[in-house]
Amino acid sequence: MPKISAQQRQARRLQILQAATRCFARKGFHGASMEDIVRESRLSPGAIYCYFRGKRQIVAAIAQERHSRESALLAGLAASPNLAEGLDGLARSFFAMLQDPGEKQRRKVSIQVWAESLHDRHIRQIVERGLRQRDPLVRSLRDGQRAGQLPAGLDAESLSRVLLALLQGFILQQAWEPDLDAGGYLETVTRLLGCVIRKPADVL
Amino acid sequence: MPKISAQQRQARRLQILQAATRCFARKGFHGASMEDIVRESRLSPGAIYCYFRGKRQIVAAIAQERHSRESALLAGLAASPNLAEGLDGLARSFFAMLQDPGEKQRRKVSIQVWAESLHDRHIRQIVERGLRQRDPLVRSLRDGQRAGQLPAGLDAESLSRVLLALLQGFILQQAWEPDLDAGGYLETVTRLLGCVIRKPADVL
Amino acid sequence: MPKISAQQRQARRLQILQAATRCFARKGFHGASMEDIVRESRLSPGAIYCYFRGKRQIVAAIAQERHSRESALLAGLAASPNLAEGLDGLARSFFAMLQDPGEKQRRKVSIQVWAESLHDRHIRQIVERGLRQRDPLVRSLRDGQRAGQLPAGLDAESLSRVLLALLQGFILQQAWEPDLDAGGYLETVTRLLGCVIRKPADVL
Amino acid sequence: MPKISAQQRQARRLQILQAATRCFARKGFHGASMEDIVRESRLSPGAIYCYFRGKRQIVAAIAQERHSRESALLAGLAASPNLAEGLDGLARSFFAMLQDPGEKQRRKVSIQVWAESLHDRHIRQIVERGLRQRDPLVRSLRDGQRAGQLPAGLDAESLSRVLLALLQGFILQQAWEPDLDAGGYLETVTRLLGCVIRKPADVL
DNA sequence: TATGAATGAGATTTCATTCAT
DNA sequence: TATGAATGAAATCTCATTCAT
Repeated sequence: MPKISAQQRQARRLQILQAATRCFARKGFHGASMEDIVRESRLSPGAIYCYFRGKRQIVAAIAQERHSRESALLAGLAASPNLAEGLDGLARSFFAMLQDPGEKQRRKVSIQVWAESLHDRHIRQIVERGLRQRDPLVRSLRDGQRAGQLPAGLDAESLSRVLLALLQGFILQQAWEPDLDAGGYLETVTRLLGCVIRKPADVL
Repeated sequence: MPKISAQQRQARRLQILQAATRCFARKGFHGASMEDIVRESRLSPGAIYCYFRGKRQIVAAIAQERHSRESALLAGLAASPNLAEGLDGLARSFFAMLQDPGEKQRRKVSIQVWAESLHDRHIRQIVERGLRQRDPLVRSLRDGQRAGQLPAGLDAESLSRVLLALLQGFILQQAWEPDLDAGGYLETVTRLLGCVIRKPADVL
Repeated sequence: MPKISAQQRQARRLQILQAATRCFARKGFHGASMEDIVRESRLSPGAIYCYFRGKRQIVAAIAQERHSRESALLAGLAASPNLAEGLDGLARSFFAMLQDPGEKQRRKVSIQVWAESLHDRHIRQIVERGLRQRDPLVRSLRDGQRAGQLPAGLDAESLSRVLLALLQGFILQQAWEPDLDAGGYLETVTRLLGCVIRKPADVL
Repeated sequence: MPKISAQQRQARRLQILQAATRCFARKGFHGASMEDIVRESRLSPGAIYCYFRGKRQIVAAIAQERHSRESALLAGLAASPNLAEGLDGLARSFFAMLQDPGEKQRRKVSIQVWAESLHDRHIRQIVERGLRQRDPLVRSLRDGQRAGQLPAGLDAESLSRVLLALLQGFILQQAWEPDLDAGGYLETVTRLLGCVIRKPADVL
């Protein structure tokens, strides 16, 4: 018989995660102290420890949330019936992401998750789970090859890595230069990929 | 009047930076303590402070060295007389990098530099200086367009970002999966770019 | 106007004290947290504060209960019409104590009360009240001397301390070694005291 | 090549342990904070952690030192050629202990070690090592029995416990009442034991 | 220059207690 | 009375840095 509802509890959790995200974006995982998060969340130290075992758990929760979101982008590409449409979908997701006001901060946090994953086991596992989203993408590309939408000579594995790199590189560059020309980037990517991807219509 | 020669001094500096790189690769900038670096370098705390103002300066020196190296890759591409050859040069540099035994650690450090640059002014400046290496690349691409090696419709700015992203994404993925198929990646990238880049011979 | 009967209130108090005793025996006064006691008592923090001002009051209440029990042992010795019988009574009380299933835990708590009394005023007062039970014992011993049951040369004050020490030392040793030979200990004590205590019959 | 000699290091260690002993005697293991010890030792927090891993290690070191001292008392009794002389030796050690100005505090600490040993594994081991000093005492008593200095009917094991209890009880009572009549206590104990112990001369 | 013991600000976390419900 | 989420003071410990030698 909890005093607060599961919904309220979830809201508090979110409140903490959002405050932490702001702090981490501003100062980094290590530069931001628990006290910073306490201040930013307008809670007390104790309250935060009611929701998270410690700072690492907060970082992990944020890493989780980050990679869920990014996996979703790739998953969308993989789930699409044909590659050309999938890329369009990716484009749309991209722009949706750009319009989200909090996304700027979250991108910074993503990059820190990458760095942290290199020496923190727990974070590493979370990131690896995200990376496994590349598998369905590879399968999807192979399907595309069989359907003649993609040249048979291309290595699907490597192509999936290229696509992922294009996403990762963009996240990185936009963190440094928030005003970069996202539309141009996307168009260029589309054009490059257009050389190798044939629309279903073209195949017929 | 230095008690030791400039050469000796330089050697000590390098000894510290190499020890620090190993520590940072293993535990991250924040996870590695000065004590770790002291132990790894087989020096004393005081000695290290004779060569660096503090931990941040060590991080900065390493960031500097990192970005010098990465800029060199891009610079090579930019400096090349024609794009196709430049890409080949990039490929060769890539493999040279892979063969360097210490590079595995350094790649991890690079990613941490990216993360650190998001909230550390000093590191940020170093990274930005590195990013400016994209400018000659853009000019080089525009030259290529004028020479007809590249379709006029392509946005050189965006293409340069794509090339950079392909480099960054590769560094990241290789940090997570050291045994990924670098050759396949490079081939796929070459093939994609081959669609838009015409060799000088073809132009004639 | 209490909402629950005095009887119910007393029962709740006991429930808390018993839970606290278990916790304290297991982890010590300081190692056991209020949360431990809350869990063990199956109540809520708030509920406990309805019955006790705070943790210190719980400790004090337990100390009180402890010293009441131990004083009773000495008091029994003092109250006895002659020393020999009194010692027999003490023996019986000893064994009664040993059979009590919860006593093992309580002995541990007693020792912690001793430690706590050394720097906590409140606990100290409780312990001192218990120590005053030695006074009637001294009087009883002096009566025994006058009655010829005890050599006149013995210092009653010191003998009372010896008797108390034998009790305290036993509690301590049994806390460390629960299976020590209590019967043997008692017999040896009796034999030693037998040298100086004459039974009334012998006096006549 | 340490900057300070082993002797200086030992001195610092002692400085910390003495400061800690004063704090612990005053406020108890848990009531005394590291800050208290820092202040009392006139060192810095960091300096203390150069010598001890943490507070528990300080407590353990003090427990060790305590039990070494107490074991020595028993060991002296055991090592003595005959029991009567051994008891005299114990008496002398007792008084030596009483004259030591710092001993008052240390006795308080001993009692806290007893309490702590009931739930701290490490401290428990230290105390148990101390308790094993009873073994040589038992052997010594059995030797005494064979030599006719002690009645054969007495249980040496139990008698050793009685002797230990007399020591423990005295420590406890003197912690509460520093001015108790130690001489009287000792005389009474000697008299009681005199009933069962025959001097070698008497045996002849 | 080099040493390494020492510094002390500051970080994370705990937990006795409170109070709105 | 009872609940339990929340409080916040305080505790332990770390670690970048300093400075007497």
